[in-house]
Parts: sequence; C-alpha cells; structure tokens
Amino acid sequence: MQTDTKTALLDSAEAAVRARGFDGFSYADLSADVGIRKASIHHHFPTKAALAHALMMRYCEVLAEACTDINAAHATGGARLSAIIALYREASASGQQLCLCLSFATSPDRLPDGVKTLIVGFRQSVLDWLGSVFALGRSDGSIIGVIDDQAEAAAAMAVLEGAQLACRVEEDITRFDIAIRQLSARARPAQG
Amino acid sequence: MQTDTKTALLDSAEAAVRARGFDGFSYADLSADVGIRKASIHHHFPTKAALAHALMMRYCEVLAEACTDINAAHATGGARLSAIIALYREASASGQQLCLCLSFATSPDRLPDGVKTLIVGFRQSVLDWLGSVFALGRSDGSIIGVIDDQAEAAAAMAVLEGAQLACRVEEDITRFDIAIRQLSARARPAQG
DNA sequence: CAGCGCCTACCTACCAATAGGTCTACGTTA
DNA sequence: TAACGTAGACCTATTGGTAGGTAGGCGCTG
Repeated sequence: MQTDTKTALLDSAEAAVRARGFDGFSYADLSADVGIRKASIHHHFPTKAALAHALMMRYCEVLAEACTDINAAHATGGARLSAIIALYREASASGQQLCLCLSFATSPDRLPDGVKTLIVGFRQSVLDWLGSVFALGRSDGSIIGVIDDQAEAAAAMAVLEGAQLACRVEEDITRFDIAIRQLSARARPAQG
Repeated sequence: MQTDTKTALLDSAEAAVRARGFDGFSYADLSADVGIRKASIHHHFPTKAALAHALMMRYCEVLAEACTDINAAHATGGARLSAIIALYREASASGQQLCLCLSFATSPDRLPDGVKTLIVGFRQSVLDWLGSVFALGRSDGSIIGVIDDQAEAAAAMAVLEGAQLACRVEEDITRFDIAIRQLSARARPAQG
C-alpha cells in the first residue's frame, strides 16, 4: 500500500519549503524525493503556485485542528500556552526547519498571489487563538502578569517564531529553549 | 561623483536579500539595478558565494559600530534597549524587509560555506551585547523585572526578529509595534 | 617625457545546467 | 470506454559563470 501520491508530494514540498524556503526547491527535487517523474507532478499541481497554495491551505487546516485539540486537552490558559510552545518546539525539528508560515513570510514578494492572503489569515488565526489563551490565563490565573491580551499574543507569536529562528542556524534546540524560557515560566504548572 | 561600484553592488544585493532572500535575486537583477553588465559583477565578486560573504562581513561591522554608538549615546540599560528596538524597527523599513541575518538564517542549507559561520558569530554578538544591556538595566534599575540576563537577551532577540516577521507580510509597521510593546514598556523612560 | 607593461573596470558573446512548464502517448482501473 | 496517473520527449527562459577583449590610468625606465 503506497501513500497517496498527492499527499506524498505535499509532504515533500512542505519539508523542502520549511528547510530551504520557497525558492530553495524545484520540481526536480520533488521528483527525486517522491519517486515520480517531473512531468507527473504537474498532473497533481499544474503550477508551483498551485502547489504553494495547496500547501498553505493544508497548513491552515492542520493549525485549526491543533488549536481545537489543545483546547480539548487543556482546560487552563497556562496549560494551553505550554502546549503551543511544545508544538512550535516540535515543529522546529531540533532546528532543522521552521514553521511553514514563517518560511513563507520571509519573502512574500516571491510568493504566488493567493498565498499571501492565506498567510495573513493564518497569522491572524494564531494571533486570535493566542489572544483567547491569554484572556483565559488572565481570568483563571494560570498565566502570570497578563494585562493586554492582544499585545501578549503578538509578543508570544514573535517569540515563538524568533525562537525557531534562533535554533535554526546551529541546529541547536537549546537555543529555542533559552529564548522561550521566560514565556514558559509565566505559565503556571498544574492547576493548584 | 558616482558611488563606488562595489559598494553599489553590495547595497543592491543587501536590499535584495533582505526583501526576497538569498535565492530571491540573481546577477541579472543586480545588473539591472546597478547599471552594469552581468559579467562585470564577477569582476568585483567572482561568485555569488563571495558576494554573500562580503555582505555578511560588512553587516557584522555595521552592527559592531551600531552597538558602540548606542553605548556611547545612552548611559542606561533601558535607554540602550529602547535604542536597539528603534534600530530593528527602522531596519524593517516599514515591513518591506528583514534584518540580513534573519533573512540568511531562514535557509542556512542554501548558503555558501563560510557565511553560516559569520551568521553564528553575528547572532552571538547581538546576544552578548543584549546580555550586557540587561545586566546594566538590572543594576541601574532602568529595565523592569530582570532576573536572568542571558534568557532576557535570547528572548529579546527572538521578539525583535519575530516582530520584523510579523510586519513583513502585510507591510504594516504597527504589527511590529504591538509585538514589541511589552518589551518596550519594561525600559524605563528617562532616568528619574 | 616617450614608451612600455601592467592593472582596473568594464564590455560582448558565449556556455552548460536548471528552472517551471507543455504535449502526447500509454497502461490501469472503475 | 472514459478517466486517471504516469512517463518520455521536448520547450523556453533564466541561472551562475567563463572566455576573450578593450579603454583608460599609473608608475617605471630609458
């Protein structure tokens, strides 16, 4: 039973973008990785733009699901914050790659038209969700010192992405941990 | 009096990398921008790798100078922190570009050999300098709530880079301001 | 100070490799 | 038998880079 080819292509492309950027891989690379001829890729994704779009669409869905899962699994704001930190930490793959959105966001001018809109939407989703997490953490006391939910959310997202960058060059996950330490510390451990 | 060609090439290349990434520009682009034939660029920079290297070298020098200048102009940790925030804010050019180091750091695998080392060095310089700023801010009371200088430095750098990313896609500098708000607020205004 | 050699800065004209993409054809399978 | 997934052969534009040459300036020497 082989994996669905379309999914395999998306997986390979996503890994490539997250490791080397949108301009850092080609259909030839994809072809070699997935084991399908270059021309055949065009059957699934007519253009590289279409591929990027599909990539981002899928990423948006995965994010939405992840947030829902975290909400279901954790009741307090602090626990949810810890969970999203763990997610970003895992997503960095020990500093070998970045969040897809981050990778795309660095050079929006090079991106196909529709993708930019998706990125904006993605970022706003993360921001909104983080805002709700801080609001909850403020009201249930599980995150220390919250005043402005929106500013907290924006700062948290910046730190999460910045921490991924910090560990990228040296492929050293401890760089992530140090950068995120202060944010982590503000999430109270298990509900007292 | 025309600008030195070599400098003009470096300027153009730096802007290109910061706006579109290392894979996002070509010698042809450079040629059109500077007004010199493509082949002539090779006279100044034999390979694209050499260009990247020169770019990063210059950036390291500029950073060192900037830190020295800030130290000279501002006596307190809080004032120095505010100054570096302003520097990163300005460097984003209202969300049209990123810090060169950030742009390079996103896809280290695509970079020529020596450059990676320079980036690591650059980042460590920023980290060290920020560490000294927080240490000063802690001892002179000009930055609120500092405990761990190193963690503060790592977090601050992450936020600074993350804030640049935040405003990049929408080219909206207010995204930077919101993300950085909390860090800014910790730097006490003029010495009381 | 004329002439020589050399260097810098630039040029035109190429190159092989790779980029993303097209067209047509062939075997499977529903 | 029609649609799907794949492949071969090919295309055009662009990539970073090279070969070879030219014009002008500088310093040395006879």
